[in-house]
Amino acid sequence: MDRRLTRRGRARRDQLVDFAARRFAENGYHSTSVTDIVNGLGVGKGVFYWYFASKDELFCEILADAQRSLRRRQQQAIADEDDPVRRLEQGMRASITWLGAHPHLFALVQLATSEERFAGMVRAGEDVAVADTARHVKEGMATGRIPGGDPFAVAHAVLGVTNHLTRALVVERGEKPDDVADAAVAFCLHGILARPTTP
Amino acid sequence: MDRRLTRRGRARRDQLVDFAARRFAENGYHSTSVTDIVNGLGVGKGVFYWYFASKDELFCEILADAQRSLRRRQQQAIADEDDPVRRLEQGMRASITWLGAHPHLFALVQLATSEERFAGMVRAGEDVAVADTARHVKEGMATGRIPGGDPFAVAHAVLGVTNHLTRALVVERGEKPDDVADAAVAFCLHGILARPTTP
DNA sequence: TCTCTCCTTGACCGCGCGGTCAAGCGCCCG
DNA sequence: CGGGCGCTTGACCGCGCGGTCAAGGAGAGA
Repeated sequence: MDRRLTRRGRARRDQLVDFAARRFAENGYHSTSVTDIVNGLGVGKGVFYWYFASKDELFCEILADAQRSLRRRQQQAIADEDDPVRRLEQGMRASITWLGAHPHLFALVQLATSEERFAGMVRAGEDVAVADTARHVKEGMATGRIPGGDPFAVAHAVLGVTNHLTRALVVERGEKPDDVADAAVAFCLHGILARPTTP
Repeated sequence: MDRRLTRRGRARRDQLVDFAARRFAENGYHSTSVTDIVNGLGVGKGVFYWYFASKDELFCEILADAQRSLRRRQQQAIADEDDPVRRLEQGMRASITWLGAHPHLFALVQLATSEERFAGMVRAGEDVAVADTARHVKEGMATGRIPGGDPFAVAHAVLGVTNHLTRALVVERGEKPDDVADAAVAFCLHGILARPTTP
């Protein structure tokens, strides 16, 4: 849906995107009807279909925006960092901070995973994140900092820790993102048995 | 729904449970209609409501069965193991094997997470698994095998690695459960940086 | 063979969904 | 101050959903 929008139009559109994103995250995709959204905003149904071709399209846009925003945050967090292990760490910290700051978008991604129409987008985004992480791991292996193994398996493990700890501790138990990031990084770098070498 | 069932009745019920579980896992909860299920089995709609009070109830039953089955597998895997670290490892291996052997039930649990009605059940099951794991971690800390930290955070991290690696590598990429279990265990015990001590 | 309970059928119901559209309002620019 | 385009309204549509039910078949026990 492409329209020439005035300032007012852009504001309305943003309002719809924002409100819908929160409703989707709270109630799920199917349980959030277009009628719910427009009623919640106190506008007529036509407004929705003036800005979006379908409920699907709106959801896709929200999802794509969220993925883009998270990735940008990760990229800028590791931009001026040479050491691959430090890049990996900064990437994790950036993810946890971002996901903790936008819990409804985090929930929305989880949601999209179980919706066949959107699962492909999520998986694509995940693959990008894994590829990024795997690059750091490979580099670390090349310089001998990291012992051998499958970089993709390691990258997926890192992703698993990051996502799960953020959801369980930051989102559900309200712990501070920085503390959780410390725990997540320590776990991924040193595992359960080793004591982190405190320089 | 409680009924006196003959052998024939029990067979029909099992057939419904099994077929529905696979459809749910493939197509999602909302996209799998009761009509789909009964048509897929070539029976009338009344058959469904003879055995189940509602679509909800059927889904709950499938989910609860899956959780019970997984937990039993975990318990029997660690039954005669004294060392807490080995218990933790055996629990991970049992989970990965079970999830890999029942990918549709794994998918179904993921599904249930994003469905407000069922999310509570999933979280309860997760809490049980985390509590189990955390007990091993605490014990390991008590005997000095594991350095200090938050046992719950560690347990959640282990769960994150187990679930994510199983999904990404076993289910989606078809890798062998045992190999993935090796990688998962190595990651959790030694992290990225340390080289596993091969005795 | 009769009978009773278990099982099955499929037309039917009401509802709420995503989506449409003719009509009209009001802001902005000329 | 007027015209037109951006925006809004809300009644309406067709559909497919979860769920119901009166009726009838079939198999086991008497």
